[in-house]
Amino acid sequence: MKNKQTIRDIADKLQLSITTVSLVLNGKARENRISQEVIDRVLKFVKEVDYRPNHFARSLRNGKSKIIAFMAEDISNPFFSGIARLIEDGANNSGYKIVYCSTENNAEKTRELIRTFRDRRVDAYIITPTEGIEKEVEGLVNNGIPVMLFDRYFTGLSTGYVVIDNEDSTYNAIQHLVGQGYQRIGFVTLDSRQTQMSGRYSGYARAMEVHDLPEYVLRIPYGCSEQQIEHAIVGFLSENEDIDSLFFSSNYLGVSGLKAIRQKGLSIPGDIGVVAFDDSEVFRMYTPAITTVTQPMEEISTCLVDSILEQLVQKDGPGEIRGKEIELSARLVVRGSSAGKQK
Amino acid sequence: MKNKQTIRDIADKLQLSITTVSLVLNGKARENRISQEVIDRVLKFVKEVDYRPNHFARSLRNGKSKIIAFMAEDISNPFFSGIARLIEDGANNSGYKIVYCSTENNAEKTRELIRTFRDRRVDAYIITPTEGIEKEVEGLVNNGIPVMLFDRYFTGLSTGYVVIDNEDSTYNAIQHLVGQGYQRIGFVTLDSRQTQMSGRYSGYARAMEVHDLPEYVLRIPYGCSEQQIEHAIVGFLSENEDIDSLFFSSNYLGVSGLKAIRQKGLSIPGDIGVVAFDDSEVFRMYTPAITTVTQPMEEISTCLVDSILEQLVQKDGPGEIRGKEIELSARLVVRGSSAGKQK
DNA sequence: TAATCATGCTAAAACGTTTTAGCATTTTTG
DNA sequence: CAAAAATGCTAAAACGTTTTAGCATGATTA
Repeated sequence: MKNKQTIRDIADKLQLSITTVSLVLNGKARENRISQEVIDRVLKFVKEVDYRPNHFARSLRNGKSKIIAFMAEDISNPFFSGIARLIEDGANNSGYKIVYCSTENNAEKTRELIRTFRDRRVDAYIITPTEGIEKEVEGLVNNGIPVMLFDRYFTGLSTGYVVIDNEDSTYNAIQHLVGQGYQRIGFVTLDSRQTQMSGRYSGYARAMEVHDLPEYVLRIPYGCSEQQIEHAIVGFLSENEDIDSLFFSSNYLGVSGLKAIRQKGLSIPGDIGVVAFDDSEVFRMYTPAITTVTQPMEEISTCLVDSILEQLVQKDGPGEIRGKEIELSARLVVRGSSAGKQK
Repeated sequence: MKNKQTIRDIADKLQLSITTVSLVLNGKARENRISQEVIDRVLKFVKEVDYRPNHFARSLRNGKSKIIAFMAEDISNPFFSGIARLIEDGANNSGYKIVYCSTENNAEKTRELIRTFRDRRVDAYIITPTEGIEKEVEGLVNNGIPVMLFDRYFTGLSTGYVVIDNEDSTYNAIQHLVGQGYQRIGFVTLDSRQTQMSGRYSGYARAMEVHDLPEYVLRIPYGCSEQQIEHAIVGFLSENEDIDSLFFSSNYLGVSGLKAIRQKGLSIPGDIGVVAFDDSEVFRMYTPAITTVTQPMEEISTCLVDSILEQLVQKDGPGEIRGKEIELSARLVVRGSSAGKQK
């Protein structure tokens, strides 16, 4: 019942050396002048008895785990679980499995996770990096381990990454609000110096400058609960009663923002216009539907997997590996929530 | 730079045998009469040079991968990604990593996935089983590999599982609708003989019988797109104009159902009452908020991880391992969508 | 005082692969 | 026809652990 077949058993049964069997199984038979007759015999028998090589032995020998680590900020966030779903098949098809983890944007936790992954000789990493783990990521790159960052990246490091043109897409979104007649536009973001957040802020600030409008910015610290976020936004709205629209720089800020708006008794889009970064079912189904800056999830995923797999094969060859640096465009999906102010 | 330390290096530097070092590192020093002095010396040195054992060698020797497979129907479904998030830390804290995959409820794909996981000697499995993989799951159990099923299970197999009392919780939900004055209650479900779906149907059927009300059932085949589901529900409503409320037996059926209701121009809860199985942000934020049968995600996750870890330690000891068979209660969260019919 | 036991450690096998170097043959070459 | 080259395969080392069996040495027992 138990599949206790080893390559030695195969070799014995076929009256061959394990070297020969191994060479055949790894497709290195031809280049090692194994006769076609033997090749066929091995392949046939192996299929017959359904021999499956031991991954541990293989890994021990060649140092490869055939595992890719997917380190998201929070795997239960629809943006990240969506990406997780999309990178899965590509990896599997190339013989890789994916281990996931949630960093919670906590540098200490992330460091520890990278450490345990390195212990297990994980072959490659797809990471939404946290502030403060530059050293660790650099360590990976310096050791020739393929890395792709996404959602944000480290400007100082030459890793591959896939990000969105945060500044332009936010700028466009704000332009849209202005075009709809909104003049007092609040910007709700996380208190973070990470590239994606600073990019989004830049887009907002640029738009405000172009139109000579005042900035209203709320920066929410990391690690706040939903309630705390909602409370902060309610406070923000109370202190700035002239605000006529809000831009939320992430999906969960947007959700809490909608609750806050509801709590204040404001109506969308008449009293207050709304645009959120990242799309989600909630925004599509909300009444009114929420205008969003929608990231191209499929494209992001494809780029991530493709570049990782590419690096993985490069690694076997000579020369440096090099992750692609990709910036994709987000799409403004206009819905009812930014339809214009009450007259 | 590279951590090329092996246990042999440690042994050499300390003038000890690798046996001794290994015993100390595995906490088996005392029982093997290694002196305290040597223990301390090893521990101190190992910490100093930050020696990290090679997982492959260890796994090859003891046959353990320290990996748990999480096989969900679809990792991007908020219910499953929520569970994924919640089981993560428990596993990590015990030294396990989690590989995930999405079965898409496709038996062939699931079989292939289990196969590749077995090749990698994954230590344990948490699975939402697909119809048709009984044999494979049985194979795992028979080989003494810890398995926990969830969301549904195989009645014929003695695996551990964590499920919801689908029948009672659905019965209660329907009772609630009746109590609110709804009389023509439609039941939208998947065309599946899996336990969770048949349980939910039983609850509905029982309630209908108790109240002597007619059944209106729509069974949607697996693998339909969102559009197809929406279309099917629109058709269902058109053919049964007297329906005054709908129960959706999963979250994504519910979402498509809401779209269908909107398309038909019906208003909730006046024209039509709504209850959905599984909670999600969409249902909480919808206008009106949707009444849901809410599963205790934390409890499900804790039960899954705890029972898996328990089996994992039992495996080292003598005797049979045995996964817990757990049925948890779901909570009816009443919201506006079932507030009652128009007079 | 010889036999037994406890103490503290280690040699070596085993886990199952991949890969390097090389050994007989046979074939080609000059 | 001898030397060189090609052919077809294999022995053995290596990867880095864990664990079994056992070896000295000194202490205890009878």
